[in-house]
Amino acid sequence: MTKKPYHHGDLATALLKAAEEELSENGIEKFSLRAVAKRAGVSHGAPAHHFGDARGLLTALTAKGYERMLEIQARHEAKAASDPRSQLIAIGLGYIEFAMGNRELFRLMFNSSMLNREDEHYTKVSASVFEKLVKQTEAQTKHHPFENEDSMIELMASWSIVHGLAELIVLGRAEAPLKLSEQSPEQRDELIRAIIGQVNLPKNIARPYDEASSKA
Amino acid sequence: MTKKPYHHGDLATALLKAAEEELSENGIEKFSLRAVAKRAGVSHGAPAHHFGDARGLLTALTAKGYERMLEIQARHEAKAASDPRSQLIAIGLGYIEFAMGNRELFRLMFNSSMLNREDEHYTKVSASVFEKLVKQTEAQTKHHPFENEDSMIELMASWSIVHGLAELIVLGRAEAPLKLSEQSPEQRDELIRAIIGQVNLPKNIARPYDEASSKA
DNA sequence: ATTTAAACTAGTCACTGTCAAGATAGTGTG
DNA sequence: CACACTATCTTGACAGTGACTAGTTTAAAT
Repeated sequence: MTKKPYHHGDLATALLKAAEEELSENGIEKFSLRAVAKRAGVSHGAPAHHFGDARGLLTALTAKGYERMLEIQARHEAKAASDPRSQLIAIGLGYIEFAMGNRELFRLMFNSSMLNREDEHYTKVSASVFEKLVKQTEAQTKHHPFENEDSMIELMASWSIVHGLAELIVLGRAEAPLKLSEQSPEQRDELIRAIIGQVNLPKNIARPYDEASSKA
Repeated sequence: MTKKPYHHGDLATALLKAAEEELSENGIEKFSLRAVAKRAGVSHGAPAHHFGDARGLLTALTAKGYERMLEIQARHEAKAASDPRSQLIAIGLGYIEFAMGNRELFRLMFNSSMLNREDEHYTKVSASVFEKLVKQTEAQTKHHPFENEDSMIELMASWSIVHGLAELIVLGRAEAPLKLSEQSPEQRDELIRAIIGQVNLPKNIARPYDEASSKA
């Protein structure tokens, strides 16, 4: 995938590594192409040859992020029960675990306009993440979301609650309510599962605050 | 609230207005303090006197955003039925309506590290939005979220799905699935209501994909 | 009328991303 | 082996940025 450069050895991947380090240390707002070049030990003009401009480098980094997210989701899918609902929650957990472990990269991936969203590789890997959600929703609802509005509503509800919780955690808004930093990884996962499980809830699972329920 | 400046007349508010225009036209990534000053017709050093630095100006703008969000939420609350669930959905609709009408400002409010989150006014108004959610959740669950974990889980689920959907819409990720731009405002609201209504769903409301349900 | 201080301007600094021109060094062809 | 070729990388320049400082204008206070 990465061609061997002549001088440095493998500057392209070295730059990606340096960029990710800079990103997670300083955040996207203070991201500087020159600082990345410096960290990789090359001149400030070197990155242009491999990535064109800052946009190009950040887009490549973003694509790597989606690939990593896919891997984490796959791990969670493999560990979870095979019924559609468990699988749906599994990919949600993976999504959020990735976000927590790659805060600034997650912000870059979803919230930055400093990306070239026409980029072929980016388009492909980001579509893969969405495709996974489409497939699992289809398994859950027994309809294809793009051919059935109720199914699409379920899909968007799933995506929204997972993406929203990921954002709130990454932005630090969930710390006061949930005290995630004080919890063990297991407790943390259980809490997240409980929250994102509030959507797509089969009605035969008891919920705490329902008063006397009428019949179905 | 705004002191009358001597020379310009009211530069502080003029700068805020210019800043918001710049923001919505160019996005936060291309935001420039000098461009704001230029638009307001003053020298590039003028803003410093009123807002200190770029952070200060953006923080003030953000606070204004929260105030506007609160107003929109209040409008939706007034229009909605008085039961807790309707009120909860109403503030969610307001949250999302604000996001759609103020895309770049919404991104700034939640996703930027270019804010002074210690700022007094900012802290106050952003806490007000959260407080509204706490109160409505308490009404819904009959417990105070900070004293009852299940109630807090409901709160975070509500916030997550609303914030997540707002983000996905603002970022353009919801357009392909939902085609919001092709819908009338009424259809749009109905769709959003259907999505965020997937959370906090009383179990006596029939949902499309439940198979034969067991008893509660 | 004179002082005082707020409001604003203008110049400078270090830093940014991008571009163009040049230097360097592996690859391929004779 | 010699030589041209070309990708890689360096260097210097440019306009633009936010922040700082010194100085200017002008309203308010005395």
